[in-house]
Amino acid sequence: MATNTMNKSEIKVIGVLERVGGFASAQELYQLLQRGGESIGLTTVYRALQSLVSDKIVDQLRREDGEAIYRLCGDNHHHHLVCKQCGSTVEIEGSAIERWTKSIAEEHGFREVGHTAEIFGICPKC
Amino acid sequence: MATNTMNKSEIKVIGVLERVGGFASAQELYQLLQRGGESIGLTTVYRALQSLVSDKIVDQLRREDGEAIYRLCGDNHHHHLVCKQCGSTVEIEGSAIERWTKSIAEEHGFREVGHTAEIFGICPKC
DNA sequence: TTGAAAATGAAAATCATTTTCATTTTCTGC
DNA sequence: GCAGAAAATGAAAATGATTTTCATTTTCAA
Repeated sequence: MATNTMNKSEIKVIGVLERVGGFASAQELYQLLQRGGESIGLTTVYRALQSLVSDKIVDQLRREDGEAIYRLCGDNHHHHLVCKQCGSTVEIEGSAIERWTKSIAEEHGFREVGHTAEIFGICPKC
Repeated sequence: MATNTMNKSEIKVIGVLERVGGFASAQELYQLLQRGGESIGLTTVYRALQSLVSDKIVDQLRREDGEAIYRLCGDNHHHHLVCKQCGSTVEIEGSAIERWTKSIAEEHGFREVGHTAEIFGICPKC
């Protein structure tokens, strides 16, 4: 196996995804790379992401507005409780959801399963 | 309640969604309406869909390529198990999530709580 | 009937993403 | 090293869904 050579751009993109530690869009990753002083073009970011996705190193899904977001596969992620009013967020543990996801997916024969979940409401201060 | 007046365009869009009986994109719905001899503009189709979505009469989600797809809502709040490859979706029951959401929110003193959750993976066929 | 508000849709604008294409970098065999 | 092929790069143009603009038409209540 290991047919895949990893080029410089792909390594840069993986690096920034590690720093982010969760989902980010191509545009966001591009900006972060720029700010970090990396010399890399937007086109190349897109190409690196495509290639990483098809090598199953990166997970791709869609935000509600249709923008694609990416994260390293196998990142164990957390969830957020977000205030609709002031935007403050609380990180929450999600093992319950984790189990729920797994059992539902199994039940329907799905593989390579991931999920998104977010709770929103109005926080005590607001 | 029932603040919502339904205008002609929205009725046309609901009509075509009924005929389709599943998911369709705005562009597809527009084409179907045209072919059905309806006089309606693309802009108006988009506007009608927006309004139906925010009235919770229509469900909106995203195809793998980011295009928005719509269908008439079932009346019960559900979640989706979506295939990353072919886009096929399974409606799933979410009472477990419902309870999880409620308890987390309570724990942190949040009010007016809602949530989003979606499971994605690769379906048995793909 | 009339004037205000809502609805309409063609055309322009937006914005993420992809494609094109000319240039630069990397790799391979000599 | 060295030439030449192959891969990578990125700026600019193209694409395509969706939204906005804005002038016109329709609806509706007084």
